[in-house]
Amino acid sequence: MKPTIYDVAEKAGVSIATVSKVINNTGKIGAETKENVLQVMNDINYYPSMLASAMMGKRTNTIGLLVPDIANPFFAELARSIEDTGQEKGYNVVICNTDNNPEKEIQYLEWLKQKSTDGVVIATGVQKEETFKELIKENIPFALISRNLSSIPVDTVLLDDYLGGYQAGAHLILTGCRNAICLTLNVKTSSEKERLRGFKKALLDHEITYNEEYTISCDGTIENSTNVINDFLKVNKNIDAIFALNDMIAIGAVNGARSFGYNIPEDISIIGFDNTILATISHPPLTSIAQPIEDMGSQVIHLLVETIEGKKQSKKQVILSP
Amino acid sequence: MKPTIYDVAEKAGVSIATVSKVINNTGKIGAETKENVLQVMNDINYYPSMLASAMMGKRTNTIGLLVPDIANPFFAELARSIEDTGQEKGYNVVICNTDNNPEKEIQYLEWLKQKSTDGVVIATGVQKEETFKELIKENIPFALISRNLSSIPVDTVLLDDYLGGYQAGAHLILTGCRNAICLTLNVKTSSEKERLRGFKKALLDHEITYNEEYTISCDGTIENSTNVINDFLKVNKNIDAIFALNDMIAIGAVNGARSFGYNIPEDISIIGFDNTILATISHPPLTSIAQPIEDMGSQVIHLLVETIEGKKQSKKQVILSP
DNA sequence: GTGAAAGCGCTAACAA
DNA sequence: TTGTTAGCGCTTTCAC
Repeated sequence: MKPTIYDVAEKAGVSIATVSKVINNTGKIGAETKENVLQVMNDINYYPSMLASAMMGKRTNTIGLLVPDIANPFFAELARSIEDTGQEKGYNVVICNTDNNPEKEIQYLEWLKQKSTDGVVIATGVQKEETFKELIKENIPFALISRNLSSIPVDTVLLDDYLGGYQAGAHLILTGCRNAICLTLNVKTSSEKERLRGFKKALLDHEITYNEEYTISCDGTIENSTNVINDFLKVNKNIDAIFALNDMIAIGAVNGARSFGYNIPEDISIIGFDNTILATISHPPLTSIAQPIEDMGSQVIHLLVETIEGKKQSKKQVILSP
Repeated sequence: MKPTIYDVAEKAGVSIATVSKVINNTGKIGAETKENVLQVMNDINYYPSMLASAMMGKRTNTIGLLVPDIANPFFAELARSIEDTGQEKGYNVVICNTDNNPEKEIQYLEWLKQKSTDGVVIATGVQKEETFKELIKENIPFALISRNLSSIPVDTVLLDDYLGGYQAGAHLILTGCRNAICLTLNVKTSSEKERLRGFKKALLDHEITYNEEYTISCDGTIENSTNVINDFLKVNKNIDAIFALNDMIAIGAVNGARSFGYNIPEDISIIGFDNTILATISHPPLTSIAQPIEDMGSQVIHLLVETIEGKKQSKKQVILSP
């Protein structure tokens, strides 16, 4: 049987209140008593139950992380940074793969609530505003990363997606491309829309007209994006560039273009977004708009933990540059 | 204030015992009463506190996952599978990045214990046998994945690493290589040793002698493995193959060989291990010994959950083929 | 079928 | 400085 605070108290010949005080370093306790209690705790291999202390209103020191898919390197790298910063600050993180499925999101959120998770980081795509309202109503701290919610003030860490999109467009033009297409996801978050908007603006600024039909979408997997691009190239002959809205589908675009017979970058230029490990290992290296993933992860945790620990009331929005 | 079971009881005009029974579907309750209670729970937006029920001896439905680094695609893909299976069975998973650092492992294990985590999956490398003994002593269910512990019977899901190593060796020989080197990690787990053993056996079976000095190690990062390979090739001229013990360092080996001026696979063959997303996107595609990652993840959870839920006493060892 | 009451392990007044 | 005690929200006998 796992020892309890009573066991410690008994063996140390003190009351449980005293033990509690030495555990939490609160109140006043004599150096000797403290020493003794610590000794006993160590002797009988005691560790406090977080469940019990959480029941008394203390934190669970756990935060939830909602991502579409942890196997996607962008989110894996983000999760790493979030977990690192969390651990520094004493929090554990629970991963929740939502596949951008609203039902799974709701389910996870429900679980996290039941477990009295202290807060949640949301990096997931689709989501009804309803869900956020509810979190706010229930007073559950949460922070968004990589997605925007303009209607309600919430803690947010964002990339300047518009600028990123613009950079992608400008880069492609610089390399001489005139007939670019965009490969996006079926489900578009605010981030994707912004990237697209920036991209179009870049073309516009260089007096290149963008054909709206050149915005094609895929489900986000490498296979699907490969096929989509391959199919598209079959019917549209003079494409000379692809702007893929993330690295995963950029790799798909590379595959698709290659299987179509194009050489990269001779026949067609491809630019990705995120600059994950995928971009760095691809050969030739994939040009990709870099997101400061590590920084983003650590910033959300800082924001979130501050509100969890009540050190700040107002909501902040942090915007980082690509 | 978050509603409690008392609020439900009061509004429904019943006792908390009755409410508890409808929540848990235990005991006997009249259809009408049940209906009514359910209605009230819904009305006031009640959800039970897992903390409180866990305190009464119920499970927390949380399991910990110890990995060296979730940003490494192999572990990310594994985590995805583990989380998926966990969620199917009603468990949340807490990620713990240990960096193979024994101190961090201990720390995480301590946290998980304090939080009454139901069990833990260990995919981390270095670890003292001590740690396992303690888990067993404290009666905490745990399962190992991708690493072996021969001295104590524990639930384990393993790849047949020896066979994988053998296959790698055989493949390299088949493609005509005669001077292969092995790129391993500084910290060697049982898996790595087995892979190496299998590899050497393959060479032996083909009457090729393996030079022990051709086993070089790196810290596991792409950068480091790139450098290590580059440096090694500078002084050892006639190497025609590299067996990298995982995909991460295989990519590094590819980079290193390329930066040295070698063409792949013309000048040198490189074979990896794991067959993660890295291998599939590398160009030309990296040959890699495939681990059935998804299957492995789901199997550990099955093993672990069975012991958590007391459905099995004996420890099982599942060995999958590469 | 339903309810009263005794805890689970801990924290935090309040007393002593 | 230390101890007594009343909960936190829930489950679970055991009566009714």
